[in-house]
Amino acid sequence: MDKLGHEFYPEGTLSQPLPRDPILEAQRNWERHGWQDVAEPMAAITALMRTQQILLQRAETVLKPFGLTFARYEMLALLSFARDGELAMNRASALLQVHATSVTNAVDRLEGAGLVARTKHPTDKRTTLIALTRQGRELAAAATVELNAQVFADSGFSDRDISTLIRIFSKFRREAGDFSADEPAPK
Amino acid sequence: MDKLGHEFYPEGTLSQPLPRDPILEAQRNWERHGWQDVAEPMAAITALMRTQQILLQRAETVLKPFGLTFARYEMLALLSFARDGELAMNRASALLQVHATSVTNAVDRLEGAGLVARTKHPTDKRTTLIALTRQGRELAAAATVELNAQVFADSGFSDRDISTLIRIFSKFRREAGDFSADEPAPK
DNA sequence: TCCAAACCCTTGGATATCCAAGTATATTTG
DNA sequence: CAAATATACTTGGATATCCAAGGGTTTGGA
Repeated sequence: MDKLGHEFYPEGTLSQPLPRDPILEAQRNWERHGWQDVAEPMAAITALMRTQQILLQRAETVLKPFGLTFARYEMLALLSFARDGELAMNRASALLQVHATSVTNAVDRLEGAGLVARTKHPTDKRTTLIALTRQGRELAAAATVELNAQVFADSGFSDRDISTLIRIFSKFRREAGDFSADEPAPK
Repeated sequence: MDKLGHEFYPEGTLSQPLPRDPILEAQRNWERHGWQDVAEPMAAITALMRTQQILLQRAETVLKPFGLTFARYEMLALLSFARDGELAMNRASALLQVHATSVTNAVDRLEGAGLVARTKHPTDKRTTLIALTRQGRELAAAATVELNAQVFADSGFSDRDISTLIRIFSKFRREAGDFSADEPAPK
């Protein structure tokens, strides 16, 4: 579609690079309109959202050949680390930080693909357990290898920036109520 | 719904804080499985995605009383800074970094709400211009006041961290091909 | 004990995003 | 100048997310 673009900028079907950073322009606009005090937070949050979009698209591109989306991959990865490869759906919802309906949706599709199986909880009839099938475990392992190699190994962030991001987001998420434990002091 | 939760952790219908950080646990799992070299990038990217989700939900909560979503708000804000309050749809697509179909979708709804109007481009018949209505301009201004006060003014990041995030994401996005200009050297 | 409240999962509805493909218009090229 | 290519927007299809509401199960207080 694009004359250039795909070879150089493989993130989606968007056009060539813009001559200016649109988020920096938005920041300047905020400052000009008298909102100096929030111009930088606005820019940081907007840039975060755009960065998330780019990274998500990279992951989806890698996972597509496996027939997986990032949401489904996250579910498989979570299960692959669970004791007995089994997890209650409400537990998955809490750990993945998504709505229960999103878990239902993902499990429906994964089950349809033969990658997970639903089981009844032995004592609590309300609860449904999810377990990886052998096929699901193998696919998760293969997909992880590719994600590691194609997305995480060359993330676009320096090692130093990665440590910084982990620190900043960890603090943010704790204050937002995601979790309550204290982090182990960095060595 | 939750016994506790909403007053203290207003981000969605998720349950109480977890005792442990699930992303840190994932990082430990990666390390245990021999992927030490990508465990930190994985954790940083996963945390970024979760942080984006939290911030997006905060923005949506603030915008809901205005009948706006974040995507529609971004379109209104962009138009409010455009020369003559008018912008070609393909330009909006480039500046907002979303697919043309997403712009069509947003403009359909904004037009239905009387907030923007489509106009024909004077010379290029392929192109459609979008313009704010008076109502749209007023709503954008009011929504911005609330977003500034309720999301950006107390973002959950320190001033220092905000500067750091802007720097890291700016570099990342430039290298990802979002834009090509050099940043003005920080004063 | 027993009934209201809480919890677990699912269904249905709304929105946003992307991709593929189609229509119309402009530009480029032979 | 005409044909091929590129661009602009829309439509249709797929997926993910959330919320609201409903049915079944468990828990806890009167």
